[in-house]
Amino acid sequence: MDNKKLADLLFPDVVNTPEYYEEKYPYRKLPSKAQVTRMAPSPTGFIHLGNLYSALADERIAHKKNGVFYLRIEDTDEKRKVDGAVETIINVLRYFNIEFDEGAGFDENAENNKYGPYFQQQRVDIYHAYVKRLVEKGLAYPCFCTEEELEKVRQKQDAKKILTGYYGEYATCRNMSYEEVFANIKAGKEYVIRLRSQGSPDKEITFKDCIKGEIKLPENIHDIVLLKKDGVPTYHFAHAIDDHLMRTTMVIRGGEWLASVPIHYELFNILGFKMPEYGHTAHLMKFDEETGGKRKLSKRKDPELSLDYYRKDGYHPYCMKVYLLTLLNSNFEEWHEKFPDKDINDFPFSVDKMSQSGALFDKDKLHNICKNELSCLSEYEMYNFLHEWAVEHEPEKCDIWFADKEKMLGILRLYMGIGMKRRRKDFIYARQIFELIAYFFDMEDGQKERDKLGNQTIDKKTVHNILKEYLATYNHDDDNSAWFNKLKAIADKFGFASDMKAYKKEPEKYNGNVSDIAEIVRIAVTGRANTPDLWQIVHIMGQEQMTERITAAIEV
RNA sequence: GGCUCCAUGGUCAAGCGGUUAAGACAUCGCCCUUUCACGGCGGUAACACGGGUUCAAAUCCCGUUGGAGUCACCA
Repeated sequence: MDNKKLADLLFPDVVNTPEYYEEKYPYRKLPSKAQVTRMAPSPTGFIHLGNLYSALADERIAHKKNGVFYLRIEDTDEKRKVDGAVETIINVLRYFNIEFDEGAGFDENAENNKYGPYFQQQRVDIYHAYVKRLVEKGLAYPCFCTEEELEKVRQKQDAKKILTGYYGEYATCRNMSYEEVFANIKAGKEYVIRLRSQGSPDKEITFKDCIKGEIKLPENIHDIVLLKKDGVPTYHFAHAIDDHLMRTTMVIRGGEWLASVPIHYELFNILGFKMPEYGHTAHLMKFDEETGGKRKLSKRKDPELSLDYYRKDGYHPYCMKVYLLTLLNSNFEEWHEKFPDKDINDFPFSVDKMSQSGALFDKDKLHNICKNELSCLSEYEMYNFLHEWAVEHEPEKCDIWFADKEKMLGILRLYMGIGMKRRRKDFIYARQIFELIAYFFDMEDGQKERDKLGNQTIDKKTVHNILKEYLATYNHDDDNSAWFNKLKAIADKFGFASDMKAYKKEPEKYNGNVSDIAEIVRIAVTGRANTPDLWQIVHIMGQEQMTERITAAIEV
């Protein structure tokens, strides 16, 4: 059959040739080892930790050697599109300090937008030019099979226990004559364009994955769909065209794509493109309670792993980045500990240090990292971070919390251990921080704990007497040690050990020790068993508030 | 089911033919500490199983088992 004639019938409107595009998007002039990477999400508006994980890898690889990291939007599936998704993606990544060099979201005429458009919907002319060429060469053809017909074939193949799919003798539209095609089109039948696969079932391809190493896979034999019935390309075809024309050098993507490398291999091959390097990442996993095993993070089942979740609770983006980096490159953690003052972007990120199997997401580890990283901030950095978070996520309480700047700074200094020999590590994320210090602002806060006083080892009456004694002897002008000496005096009076060493020697001789006295006062004042130095707390909140709290505890 | 990848403590992981099998998180204990933390020291805890190859195997090969991914006009 006359392929040229067929191509013209199918694509009468194509004006530009592949050569035109090759020239329009020349090879990038970059330093010798620079890589061009990309993030290519579909605009569903949902980004989870896995996406960030992978985007961070791409970004590091590109920026490590002055390469390019760009954003392309894979909006070829109408059904999944969500409005505003692109803005969300850019904002979220920006929040985590990951910046693109070019791509979607940049001004169309900007210097760094030479390889656009970056929305696949806007690239259909390009795809068509290349498909037309393939049809001319007899490497692609129209297929009029309906979904029902395909489903029937699939069932038949299933029953015979042979490979399912559109290939070989099952590719019924493969050898349709021009006349038939013409008649079908004339009749208004819908069709897709399929690849005429040149692969052989008993040959295999070998390629080097830069994360997983050498991998052997069978050749592709499927006549996969290149253009869907609406003329929009499938992922596979768009990937080949876009990554070639945008001159991507390294494609880091999820392991779910590994199985389709043979398709991409054939596509790049028949198109005459050089393949980029591939790196297929292991997925972040989650422990599944139901099955008792690991599984891939899923959008459906794990809403708590969406990035919004971390934003809402106010995880500091820097901490998230550090955590992700420790997962991404096994030697990062060691490096970061060795050079705590170096910019984490100076870490020599390397693809081959990336993990082969999926890491279980570990919240304990994340929290530990948060504690450590947050303890390195200054009180002003912390103040700003908390303020920004509160404005957005707790607007009503924000005014109360930040009404008195000096008070807040004082609290932060105290809780962060600023001015002490060593920093404290109480802070994990914004919401947790405000829960920790809520008693400074909310009189009701901690009442539950106060109510419990006297229900444990020490009886209620004793507790109340201790608190009364505390109030009676309290002097707001006492310094820290004078104040503590009074606690000791109370201890002695009630048969508690004021000397820890003596207590340890003969614990049975006492009702308890100063630590117990301090705990009682601590809970009465703050509603918490764990807080920094009580004397300082009392001096931040003031005598009045303290008295009120203790009175409330006694009156229970 | 076919194809592919993976397999070291509870978790993340070093390891590249000879190691007392690192380290981090979690956990437990002790010490420091006038209270809470921080910190310091120490403990418990691992090479999935079975065959080879080798003087020597966590490391190389082959099976088994287990886990994961994928088999669309979704990406």
